[in-house]
Parts: sequence; structure tokens; C-alpha cells
Amino acid sequence: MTAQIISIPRAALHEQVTYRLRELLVEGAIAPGAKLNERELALQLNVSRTPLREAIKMLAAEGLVELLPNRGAVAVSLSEQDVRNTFEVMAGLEGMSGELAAQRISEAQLTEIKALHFEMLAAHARRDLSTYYRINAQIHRAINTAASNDVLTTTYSQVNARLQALRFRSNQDEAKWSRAVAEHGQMIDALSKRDGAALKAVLVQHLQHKRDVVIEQLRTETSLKASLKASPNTANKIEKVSA
Amino acid sequence: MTAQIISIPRAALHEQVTYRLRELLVEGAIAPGAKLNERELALQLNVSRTPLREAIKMLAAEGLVELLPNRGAVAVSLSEQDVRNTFEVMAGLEGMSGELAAQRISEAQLTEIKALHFEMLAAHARRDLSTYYRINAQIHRAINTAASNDVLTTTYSQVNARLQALRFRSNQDEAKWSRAVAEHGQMIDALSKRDGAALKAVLVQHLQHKRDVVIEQLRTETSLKASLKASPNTANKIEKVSA
DNA sequence: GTTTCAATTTTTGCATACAAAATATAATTG
DNA sequence: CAATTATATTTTGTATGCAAAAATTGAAAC
Repeated sequence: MTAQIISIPRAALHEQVTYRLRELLVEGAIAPGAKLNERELALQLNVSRTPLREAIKMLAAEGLVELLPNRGAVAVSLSEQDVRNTFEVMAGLEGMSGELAAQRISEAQLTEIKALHFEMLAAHARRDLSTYYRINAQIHRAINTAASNDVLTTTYSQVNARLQALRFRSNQDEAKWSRAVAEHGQMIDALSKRDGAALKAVLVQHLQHKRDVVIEQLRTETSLKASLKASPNTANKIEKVSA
Repeated sequence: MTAQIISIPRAALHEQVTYRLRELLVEGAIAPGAKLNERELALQLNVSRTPLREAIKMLAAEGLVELLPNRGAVAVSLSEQDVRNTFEVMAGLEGMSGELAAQRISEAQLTEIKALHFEMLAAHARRDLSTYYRINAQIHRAINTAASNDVLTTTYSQVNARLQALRFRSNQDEAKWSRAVAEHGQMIDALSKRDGAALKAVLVQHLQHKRDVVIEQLRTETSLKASLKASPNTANKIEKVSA
């Protein structure tokens, strides 16, 4: 176990920071709309402002933060239209991913996805939502990988990251959850038959349903906020980041 | 009318640098594979290394430069497989763009695209390649805009930028040029009829043809380089940037 | 009590300074 | 003369310092 004492030359600071910050944004630890205070974040992440700023610039290019001239950066906050647009693109990319995966998937990859599918069924049976989400992400990533297109994978991940923060909280109800699981079954079928068109159709539909769930939730959240705003003691101040 | 005499607060330095560097990369002024020397570039662009590095990080996230740990950045150099993958994604995005544009395009937008098309025909008639390319890009951008999806536009531009440097040089022959122009005619037809499926098909085909041209050219370039490498006096050293 | 304006503090943006890594050059040895 | 090692130089990566812009606070006027 003492191998690698010399150790891998630890990743550059700005890389680590980019990774960590992305995590905080995607998991919602830094809430949408929250301001990214450089001094504060640099302190928390234990780095100087220079690598931190470089990381922020990368995340801005990825679309996870928005740069305000002379006013720093804020975590992106998607309007309903933004969410619709993002899902629209995701549907396109995921559909494409499915079509290509059906053409290119290897037996080994298919076997692994089937295994993951059973794990997902298990998680669903146990009503273990967090495991379900994890497996779900793995399956979609596996399909993406099977499509064997780096550019697609990168693009997909980048667009997906923006939605991740939203989906994270979406506790769908029983019926919708079951429907999602059923759709996953159809995916496995289509993949097994190497039916690209069918897989694409299922994936697109799957995403549309997910979109509807997210939008619905977004609306209730918004109306909740509005009612909070009505009662003046709990004002909706601009959230401060607390990583 | 005296509003804004005080003028627009000039864009932040790192933004300007990002813009300019992107231009240099896309136009091929900084050749694929060329190393980006920070000191040198900072001098040329007349800024310190800090905003320059921030710009490089953004372009890395956009996929225009590659970051080598402790060894700076180089302009991306796409392998043939990379080019294939990129075109594959582009085809998906452009197809999507066409489908949506057919649904959403306004009369005014359609009129403008038709006008651009005539300008393209003029450029083709004059064998004015550079104007042709400019108009061509405008038309594709206009279709993209008509799709009315910000996320799609951003994603499309980002992926497209990587190909731009390659296509810039692709001087296709007469036959292929005429074919491309004919395809553009079909696009206008499909758009006028609001036939999304047809437009998508034309766009995808159009891109496939473009891909073939680019790949073909890439191959002749590569074999040319290989033969140069054979003669030892003209060694293929790592190119230095000269903006 | 609210609004307006000035002064203060904070925060961002850029330049510079310094350390570590990589590269180039020189020197040494076989 | 080739190969290898040692040394010097360059280049990258990070921290710090400083100026300009924005946010905050407090005082004055209404």
C-alpha cells in the first residue's frame, strides 16, 4: 500500500479549484443567483484569488456562472425559458447519443448497462432516491460513452451540468417515478435490439417528462417565493454563498 | 440624443483578450498545435499575464486551446477522428437548429435569409470565395437565430468555432462549390415551406459534404507534411505563434 | 421618516513579484 | 564525437500589491 509515496504531481491548483467549485455549483451548495465573493471563496478553498479567478472564468465559459462586469460572478439562475431551452438542446444531444450508441455499443457495454438497470430497479423498489439518481446518471453516462464521440460527451456534460443543480432537488411523485423507471426499461429494450430510432424516441420522451417535472417544481418554488415576499419579515435578500 | 456621451465603459481587458485570442485561433493566425507563450502574447496584446491567462482558461473551456499541466497551452489540433466527431455533433445541432427554425421563423427573418441567399448567389457567380464564406456563415447563423434557443446558439457557436480554423482554408473545387450552393437553394425551399424535416435533411447532408471536403484536405495536408518530414532539412519543428 | 449625497469600506480587475517546474545550454566523461 | 550530467535560463503557476469601481454606511436636508 505504500506505492505512490512519491505521489502523482498533484493537479494544478486552478484545476482543483475548478473541480471543487463546479461541484458546489452543480450540487446547489452555491445556490443559483448567489454571488461568488472572491475573497471569501479564496479563504474557504485555501488558495489565492488568482487560481480562483481562473477557475471562475472556466466555469463561466461552461455556463455555470455568469460574469458581471466589475461586479464579479454569480451562479447562473435559469429562467423558465432558459430551462426549456436547455432541455430542448439536451433532448437533441441525448437523442443523438442514443442513436449512435445503438449503432456502436459493444456487448460488454450493453451487459454493463443492463446490470446498472437492475441496480436501478432495486433502488426503485427500496424507494432509495439518492441511489436511484446516482444509477440513473451512470446509465445515461454509459449510453453517452457507448456513442463513442468525445465531442458529444463533452458537449452533453457541459449542457447537463447546468440542469443538474435543478434536477437534484426534484423529488418526483410515485407515478412519475414509476413512469421514469418504465421508460428506462424501454431504453434497455431498444438498445438490445440496436434500434436507434426507438432509443432516441424513448430518450427524448424521457427528457420531456423530466423537463415537465422540473418546470412544475420551478413554478411552485417561484410562487412560494412570491408569497414569502408578500410577508415582509422574511425578505428574499440576495443569498450569500456558504460552501 | 446626448445620452451615453460618457460612452460605454470599455469592455474588461480579459474580455477583449478573450475575443481577440479567439479570433486569432479561429482564423488560424495561431496555427493548430502552436504553443501559446504567455510572455510573448502578453507583450503583443499589450496586457499583463493575468488577464491573458484568464482568457486562455476560457478558451480552454470552449475547447479552442488545450491546457498542458505546467507547460502552458497550445492551440487545439484536431485529429481526423476529432474532426469526424465534431462534424457529427455539428450535424446534430444544425439539424436541430433547422427543425426548430422551420417551426419558429418569422416572415421578416425568412425574408432576410432569402436576401442573403441572393447575395450568396452573387458571390458564387463572381467566384468571390471570401464573400461567399462570409454570407454562408451569416445564413447559418440566421437559421440558428430563427430557432430561438439561446442555449442552442451558444452550444452551436462553441462547437463550430473549433471547425472554423479548418474550414477557413478549405478551397473546395468548382463541382463541390456548386453543389453546396444548390443545397442552399434547397434550404430556402424547405424553410419557405416550413418543412422542418426537409430542412434538417438538407442541413445534415450539407454538413456531411463539408466534412468530406475538410477530411480530404486534411489528408493531403498530412501526407504533404509526411513527405516534408522525409527530407531532413525542413524538419517539422513545433510551430511558434506569430500573431 | 424618507431621500439624497458624501465619505468610507469593500470588492473587483490588473500588474507585478516570486517560487517551482520545464527547457535550453554548457560542460564533462566515456 | 555522442551521450550524459550539471548549470543557467526561460516559462509557468501562484501570491501579493495597488488602483479603480461598486457597495455600504452615515450624515444632512427635506
